[in-house]
Parts: sequence; structure tokens; C-alpha cells
Amino acid sequence: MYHKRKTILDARAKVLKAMAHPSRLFILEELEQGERCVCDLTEMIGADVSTVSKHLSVLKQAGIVIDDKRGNQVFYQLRVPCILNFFDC
Amino acid sequence: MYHKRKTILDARAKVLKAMAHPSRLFILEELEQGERCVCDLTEMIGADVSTVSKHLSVLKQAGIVIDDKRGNQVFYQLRVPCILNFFDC
DNA sequence: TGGCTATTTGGCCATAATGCCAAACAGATC
DNA sequence: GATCTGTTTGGCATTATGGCCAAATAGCCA
Repeated sequence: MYHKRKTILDARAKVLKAMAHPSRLFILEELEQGERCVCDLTEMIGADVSTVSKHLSVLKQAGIVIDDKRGNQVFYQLRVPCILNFFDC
Repeated sequence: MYHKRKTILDARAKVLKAMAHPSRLFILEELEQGERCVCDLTEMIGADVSTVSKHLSVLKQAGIVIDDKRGNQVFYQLRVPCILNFFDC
């Protein structure tokens, strides 16, 4: 019953877990509008750059965002734009 | 930017966090089919009853499920049935 | 009441998440 | 090369999570 679905449940839980933080949700909402660099997000959130960078790496590792380095800054964007539809429910 | 939205972001993160566990996702999928008692869910998941009970209380506290005690057993059901649509994305 | 079943709660331990600082790294420019 | 800006990584302290066992609680029935 449960163990047959374990693999897919783990994968989905991983995505939800990555989203389940206010700063990361903010980042996702912001990226819905378009790509943003780490410096912009850091300023908007008001936490340490290293903290924001780690949040972004969590989202990246979960396959939710992708990064693009241009010059000396890194821009992040959503990989799956519909990711936030869910809250309409 | 961020702090104005903090309250709603916290609320949403709380819901996601409650969902972000394979056993709890399993419970939600199971409850999509209809209400289930703790004993049924416990058997399907194969963990200790106390563990499953705590998972259910996490879901309940997040406002995702509601419980209904009948006799000496407790039945849980989804409070918002569309909660899993999100994975179609 | 006593015993049985179903569920919740408390305690404990191991593990993971969060956030800061400091240090490392990368790219641009001089 | 040196330096400046932007980003990531490592380390650490604090706090939260997950799971089991044991104990408490609640409802049923004899």
C-alpha cells in the first residue's frame, strides 16, 4: 500500500519541503514575475547573502529553479512556472 | 517587499511544511478516496500507531484534515479536497 | 468495576534545518 | 598582479523534526 508508492511520495515530499519556507516561497513568487539575481533577492528579503544563496541552492537542488551566470552575477528563474497555482485551491 | 508579505507567506509555508513528508502525502492521497480511521492508515503505512497519530495531528493543526470520533475510533478526512491538484503541474 | 481496543501524549535520541559569520571563489576592471 | 563586487561554501550554535517506546486517555462491553 504505502511502500509501493514510496519512491514517488519521496520525490514529491522533497519538492514540497523545498518550497516550505517563507523566504523560499517569496523567492518563487518573485521569480514568477521574471528572473532575479541573488543580490536583488537578498535586498528584498533582508537576510544575509549567504542565507539567501543557500535557500536558492535548496530550490535548485529540488529542480524548482535554474541558474544562469552572467558576468559576475547569477540569475535564477523558475523551471516550472505553474508551481504556485496550487494556492488557488 | 518581503516583510509586508511575511504573514501570508508564513501561513502558506506552514501548509506546505505539513504536507512535506512521504507518510503525510500518502495519508492525503488516501483521504482523497474517502475518510479513514487511524488504525487503517497505521496498517497501510506500517509505522508505529503513535507515529501515524502524530502525522495526523500535524495535518490537523495545519488545517488540512479534520477528525471525527465515532465510537472508540477516530476518522480523518480532507478539509480541502483539491489539495493534491498541485502535482499535475 | 475490570478488561479490551483505539488513539493520543510525553519522553527520549538521532538527525536535519536555519541563519549568521568568516573564508573561499569567480568575474570584471585597472 | 591587485582590488572590487557578487556569489558560494564551511563551520558552528540553535532549534525543529521523526520515530520509537511507554504511559495516559477514551469508549465499549461484559
